[in-house]
Amino acid sequence: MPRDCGASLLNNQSHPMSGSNNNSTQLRYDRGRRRSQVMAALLSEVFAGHLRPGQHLVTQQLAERFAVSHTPIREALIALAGMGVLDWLPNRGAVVRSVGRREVEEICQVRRLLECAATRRACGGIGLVELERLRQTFLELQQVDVHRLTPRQARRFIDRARAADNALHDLIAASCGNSFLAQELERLKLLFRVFRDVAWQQEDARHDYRRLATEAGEHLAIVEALLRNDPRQAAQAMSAHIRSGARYWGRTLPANAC
Amino acid sequence: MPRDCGASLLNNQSHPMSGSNNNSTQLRYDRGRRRSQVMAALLSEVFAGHLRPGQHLVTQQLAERFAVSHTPIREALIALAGMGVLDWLPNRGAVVRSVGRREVEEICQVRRLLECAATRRACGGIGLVELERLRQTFLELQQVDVHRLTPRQARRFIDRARAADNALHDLIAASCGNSFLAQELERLKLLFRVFRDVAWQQEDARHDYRRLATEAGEHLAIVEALLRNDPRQAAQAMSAHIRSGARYWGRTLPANAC
DNA sequence: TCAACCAAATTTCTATAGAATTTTCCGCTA
DNA sequence: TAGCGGAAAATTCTATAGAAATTTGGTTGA
Repeated sequence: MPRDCGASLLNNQSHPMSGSNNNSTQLRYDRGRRRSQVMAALLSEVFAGHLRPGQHLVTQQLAERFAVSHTPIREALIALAGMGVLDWLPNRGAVVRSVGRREVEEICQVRRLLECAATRRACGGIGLVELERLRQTFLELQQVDVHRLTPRQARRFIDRARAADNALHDLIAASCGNSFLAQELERLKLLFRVFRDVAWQQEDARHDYRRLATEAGEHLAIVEALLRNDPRQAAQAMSAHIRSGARYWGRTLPANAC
Repeated sequence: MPRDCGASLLNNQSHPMSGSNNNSTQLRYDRGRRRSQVMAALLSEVFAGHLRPGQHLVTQQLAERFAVSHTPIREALIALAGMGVLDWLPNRGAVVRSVGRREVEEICQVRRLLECAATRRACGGIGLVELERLRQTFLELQQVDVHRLTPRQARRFIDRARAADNALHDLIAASCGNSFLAQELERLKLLFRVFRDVAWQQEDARHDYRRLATEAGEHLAIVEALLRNDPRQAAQAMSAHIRSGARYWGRTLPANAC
């Protein structure tokens, strides 16, 4: 049984994230969803820089840290390797790949290709009611005065922005008429949501919410082009949005790790 | 021990591929590479239509068929789900997704986007010596009289065509200056190689090698545009090549399964 | 007849042990 | 000192058992 809470403290010294609280209480793993929970946890650690590029991930150590057996850990590593976050070497385990400015730039280029194509194809095929509702939301978000926010308001602001961001990109993916493309975008989006959440967490720590307002404006431009049924402009706006995100994330990440 | 050769015969009735020969002799799984071998085998069965869309894959049955434990089978299924070939339902296992004309068309659209971008970026960055060598190869392949081939010559023809195809696409991916894009292409290529190998196997059975010659011509156009340092033409030729492949594979596959 | 429900069978999921492989480290030799 | 085995340690990989979840099939009651 790896659930020995006493010994796990000993291991915490090599784990920069978890402070004094015990892992097994911190995360409650549902049976059948351990893999994806471990994946999400590892993913954000990689992007937050707590797991360094080139670092060798040992299943037994991770198993103790997460208080599960090494079987679901292994499965999570395999899935992450499939997503390109890790390299997998047969008989030699998983190695963290570099995620610095260069990598963000590269991922954004690919995402821009796919997301612009999806936007172009989705144009005209999305319900006007939903688009109008999103337009209202982005208008409101854009007009929030980010310099006068109580912590409670800031929290709510971040949550609404995150939800609206997800909704728009999901809507486009679902309406692009190509389910394989939608699925590829879904995978990339998982990467980007981790980027975004790590970045916004930092913003929240610095009480700097300008990026959120900027993003609302960019989203608004996309929605309005979609409402005008203008594929060219919509794709253009999406392209600008992703470029903007690339620049921003490029700044928040370490210059070039490894 | 699932290696009971006697009982596995009983199970063969539900396995359309393996004839009278025993699985455990048919495939020798290297330790540490069982997962990828099982993946490749399952992948080609899906594309060949032996595993039907919607079909529920039971790990224990596959374990017996492949004469390995269910652990690497499970890992293979997880990896295939990550590639989008299967759906994975927590606590409920893997379900084969539909791979009919529609899906091939969709995958080809995505591949065309990525591969054309890679071609444009790779243009000018590939060694002229290697390109010239490939040009020679494709010229020779194009000029083969596909109607007068002994079985031995046909086998060699297919092998050379496959090698040259791999070489060109790998070269472009490696030279596009975006390692994430290269990695995405690598993943798609795994899908396409299975398409291709399944299709060529059928061609081989029908002694019809026209597609191979056509493809050599398409590849030649790409290489020549790359040699002329003409990104626009190169991407155009790549686009035509993938469209052509899409049409061809669309014909060889069942109309729309499921 | 049909829905609800329970028990049995099936299947997934996880932990664990041990085999195979890789890595590390130490003594030895040139 | 540098290079070369070779044993020991660490790690991955696979098989297997049993727990948890789902599916199935039949039975009861309205």
